[in-house]
This record gives sequence, C-alpha cells and structure tokens, in this order.
Amino acid sequence: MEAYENESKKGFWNAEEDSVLTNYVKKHGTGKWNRIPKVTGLKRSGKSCRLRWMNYLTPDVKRGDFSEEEEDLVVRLHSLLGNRWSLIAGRIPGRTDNQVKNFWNTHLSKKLGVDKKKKRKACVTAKYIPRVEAGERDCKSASSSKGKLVHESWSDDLMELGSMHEGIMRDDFGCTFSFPNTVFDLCTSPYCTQSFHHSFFAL
DNA sequence: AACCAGCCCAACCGCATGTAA
DNA sequence: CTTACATGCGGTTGGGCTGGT
Repeated sequence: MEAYENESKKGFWNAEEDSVLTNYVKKHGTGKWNRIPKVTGLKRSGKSCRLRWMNYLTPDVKRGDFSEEEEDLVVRLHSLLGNRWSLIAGRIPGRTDNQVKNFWNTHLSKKLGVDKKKKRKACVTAKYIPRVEAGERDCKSASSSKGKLVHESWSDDLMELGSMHEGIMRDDFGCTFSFPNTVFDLCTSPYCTQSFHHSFFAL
C-alpha cells in the first residue's frame, strides 16, 4: 500500500482519471477507497479518490452558485451548528461540505463580518451536537477515546439543547425547528440568524 | 499588452473517530 | 483490551482566473 501512496499523483484530476474512478464506483460502490489504486491502477491515494467522488463526481452534486434559499439555510445552520460543514451540507440537498465551507469562507463570512479568530471556538462547541442528536444525555462525560480533553468549550447552551430532546422550536419569524432533527424545517427568511439564535437559546 | 493583487475553489494535510482483527 | 487500518472531517494551501492599473 505504501508503494501506492508514494507514487500517488497530486493536483487536479483529469477526465481519464474521473472516468476510471466513476467506473469503479459504478461497479463496486463507495467505500474501500484504498482498494481503488490497487484495482484500477489509478495513481491516487484512497483519500484523494474519496474526496474526488464526494465533492465532484457524485451524480446528485449541484454545481454553480448558491441560491438565496441555500444561502439563508447555510447562515441559519451555521448559527446553530458552527463549522460543522458536513452536518450543514447534509441538510442542503446537492451541496457538499467542501462547497458549503468554501461558500462560507469566501462569501458569507465577509458578508456577515464574521471574525475568523472566533471560528475555532464555535467549531469545538458544535462537536457535541451529534452526540446530543444521538440522545446521549450525559455528554459532558463523553471524552475522546485518546483521553484528550475535547470539550473545553462545552457550554450550558449545549446542555440546554440536549435537554430539549425532541422539542420543537419556533422563532420570531415563524421558523420551526425540531430536535433531534432528521429534518430541520427551516422556513427561509432573510438573515434572521441572530434573532433565531437568541430566541432559540432563550426558550 | 503586461503586470499585479485579490479572489475562488479543488484538492491536500493532519487529526479524530470508527471498526475489524 | 489493544492495535492497526480505514474513513470522515475541518482547516489550509496554491493554481488559475479576473479585474484593475
């Protein structure tokens, strides 16, 4: 395997490589990414193959600019989840975590005047949301498997969020939210994230 | 036309997490 | 329980494009 890693090519993918990868996935499905270079002779790491498929070759991936609805959704979900790009992307059909992340970093953070220095903290806090979604009440006791302290930014807000298991929220703009959500029923309205965040945690 | 600065976004890197042996 | 490996995620990088001078 290391031999494949060592000789793996980097940089932009060409049409031929895309075609090889697409054919492989059509035949074998996703997963076992590290097998791809061995089976197909593609000079790319498994990681690179996965990323290329997820971000570009997946048939339902949407290209082009974000619509106003999508933009609003990103803003709202980011205010709730922080930099959990994969979670945010999972709720915007056809958009990948990389697209959402790029869109946020290049357009929205500028537009909304987000201080990049504060980015990291929001991200750390949001790490707990999946556990809460999974119904894990005593999230404070959940530490990383390697014994590192990963929840230094744990907030009471999140504890409260955990206690709202299966609650349904409504903000000042009539937007509804459910927890733990399989569907965020986020009716779009222009940039009401601050109010949303305020009313969400005030309840 | 040539140069440059800034922007965009695809891809890479490092780390965390999951899981099979 | 431990270890090794695979996968997923978020942050960052850098090549190409575009607009300004």
